[in-house]
Amino acid sequence: MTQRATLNSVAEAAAVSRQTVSNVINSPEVVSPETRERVLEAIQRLGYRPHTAARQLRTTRSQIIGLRIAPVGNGVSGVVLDQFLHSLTATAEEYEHRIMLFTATDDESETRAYADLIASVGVDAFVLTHTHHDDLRTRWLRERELPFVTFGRPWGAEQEHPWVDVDGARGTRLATDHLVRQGHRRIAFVGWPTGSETGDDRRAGWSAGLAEAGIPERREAAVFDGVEGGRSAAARLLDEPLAPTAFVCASDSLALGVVGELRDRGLRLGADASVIGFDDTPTAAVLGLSSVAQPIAEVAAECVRQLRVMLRGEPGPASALLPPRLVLRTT
Amino acid sequence: MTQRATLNSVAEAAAVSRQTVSNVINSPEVVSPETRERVLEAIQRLGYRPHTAARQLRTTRSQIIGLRIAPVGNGVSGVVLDQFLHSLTATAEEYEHRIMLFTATDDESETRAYADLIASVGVDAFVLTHTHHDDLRTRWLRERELPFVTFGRPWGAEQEHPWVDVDGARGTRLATDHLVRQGHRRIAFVGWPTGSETGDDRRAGWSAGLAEAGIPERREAAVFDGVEGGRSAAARLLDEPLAPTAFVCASDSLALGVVGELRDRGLRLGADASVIGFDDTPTAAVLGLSSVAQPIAEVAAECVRQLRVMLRGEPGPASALLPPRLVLRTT
DNA sequence: TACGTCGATTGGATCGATCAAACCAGGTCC
DNA sequence: GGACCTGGTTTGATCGATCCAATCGACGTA
Repeated sequence: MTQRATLNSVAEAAAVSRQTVSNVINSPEVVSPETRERVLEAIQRLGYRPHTAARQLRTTRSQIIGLRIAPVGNGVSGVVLDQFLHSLTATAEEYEHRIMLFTATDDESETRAYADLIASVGVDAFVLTHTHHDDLRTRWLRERELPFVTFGRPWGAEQEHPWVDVDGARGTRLATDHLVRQGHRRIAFVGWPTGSETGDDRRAGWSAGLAEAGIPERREAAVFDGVEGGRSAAARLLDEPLAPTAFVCASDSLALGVVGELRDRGLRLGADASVIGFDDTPTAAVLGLSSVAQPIAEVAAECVRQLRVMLRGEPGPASALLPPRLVLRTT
Repeated sequence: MTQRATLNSVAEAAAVSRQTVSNVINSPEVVSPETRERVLEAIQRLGYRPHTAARQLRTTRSQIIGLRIAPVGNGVSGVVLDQFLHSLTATAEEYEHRIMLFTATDDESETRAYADLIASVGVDAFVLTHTHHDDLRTRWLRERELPFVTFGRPWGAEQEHPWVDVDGARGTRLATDHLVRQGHRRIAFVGWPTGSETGDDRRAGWSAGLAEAGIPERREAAVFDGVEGGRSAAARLLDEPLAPTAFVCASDSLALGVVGELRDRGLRLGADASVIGFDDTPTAAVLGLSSVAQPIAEVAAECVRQLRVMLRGEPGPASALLPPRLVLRTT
């Protein structure tokens, strides 16, 4: 460990030029098998690892992917992003890419952070989360033709760019279908006020499920995310004549509120009423709540795949809408 | 944006040599005020940002801090690390440092990752979490005299190194004292089996609190972490004669289990029994559970401070044991 | 006048890699 | 025999910064 192994020291050890060593690493096919073998042996023996900073200086490629880490929201669904972070790091590592974190307070400061990271660190690409209507960030990145993927669809539709997302409607549809199969007919939806793209999407799946089952009624409540919201929504719905027997919720937080209200009224989960949440958070898991799980590892893998396609300079890769799955816990 | 601004282009624009520009950035005091002003203006105008890879190549300093991102555990306390991650990134940014993530499956693979990151990326320092008895990683890093801090004390005590931690005993002590002031006398502790350093520490605070209050009995249960564990622990304790009226728990998961069991027995939280968890997770927040909160932002800031001291080459900085605070929710 | 000092600035070498072009057998083709 | 490939390898220049030694002009001093 006395001295770092460099291309030169390896070259000397293998009695070839540094360029040949470089070739062994970057385009092995141009090197004759015998020398290649000898060089590889030297690399092994000296424990040589290419120095990314030096490489970057010449190639202008850092192999670094930037990701903004969002402040931990008050909800319990923050874990989803945490899982995403882990999966993304793991997948990126398989391809010798690294994840670098940064913070930002809003869209505009985030674009400033992009500029900074590109100029100073030379970040190759970005992964964005929390896409929303009229997203400043995607516009900014597109204008500069910088590679990026979003975890979340380009909701405005005026923007075209590679993305990966989970089919929320399909998730609530799965939940609704399951409840229908269990014999439920009065299935309510507890969601957010219209206007939130993700929320509207999730509502659509429930609505379509009921339509398919030939159920005309639409019992629903729109509240802000949180346990209290879920609780009051449930209270309102349960007070109506012919109260619902099942609840499909747009989030685990809402579902927790519903469960709380049910419990307070002496209704047993599973026996008297069913509740299905969204995101399959650890909280849902520990409380035995059924929930729709997003395939986070697959989302991360797909993000990395798309970035790699773009970094190779190939045309815009196909975006992906992945199916969630239903995790059943209470019977 | 046609061409990247470099030291040379700035130098040309300001009609000085590149070294002078470099001096303006790195040791402004050696440059005369007039030229400094002129150079700063040129930097501003061209939007120059030093290229870290080039700098690193010469200085062998990358300004990058490595952090292993742990797979999301099954518990709800994973968020604590998530918060830590955010705070760490934010604090590091203030000092022009960056956080780079990596994964590892165990101590040994983590040390391999260190070696890799140092050789290829040239990471300056590491932040470790989840320290434990006989920690391979800290030994490995110390042997090579690499800068690092741990979030967590060096439990074995055979190891000496900079660390930051939260005083768990003080946290449970706060909780216990609060319950005593509320008039409780039968205060149980729900924790983990002995042998877990963190767990033993948290138990100690509770025990000391009771001693101070002159309460001899030690009602307690040791179970594995999780809601089920908390529930069964509560059941056992409540079945004994003279059941406890309050519970201090080693984690929010355990506390949630206790709350569940209380509810099942028709006992009202606050009125009939009090429960205090640990970690102040969002789950605790949404369910209205009191909990001991770790000062995560301060921990992160202290980690960065210590690393900076070490990177300046100064002798080992003083480690810090930070006090948690009690977050009261149910009355 | 010559010389040493000192603050401010400059020029060349260097970090470790890749790029681009040159080089060098040995063989093919007319 | 000379021109032309071709696969394998080497050499010199370069990316953008910092290190280090040298230079320069102004000034005080013998």
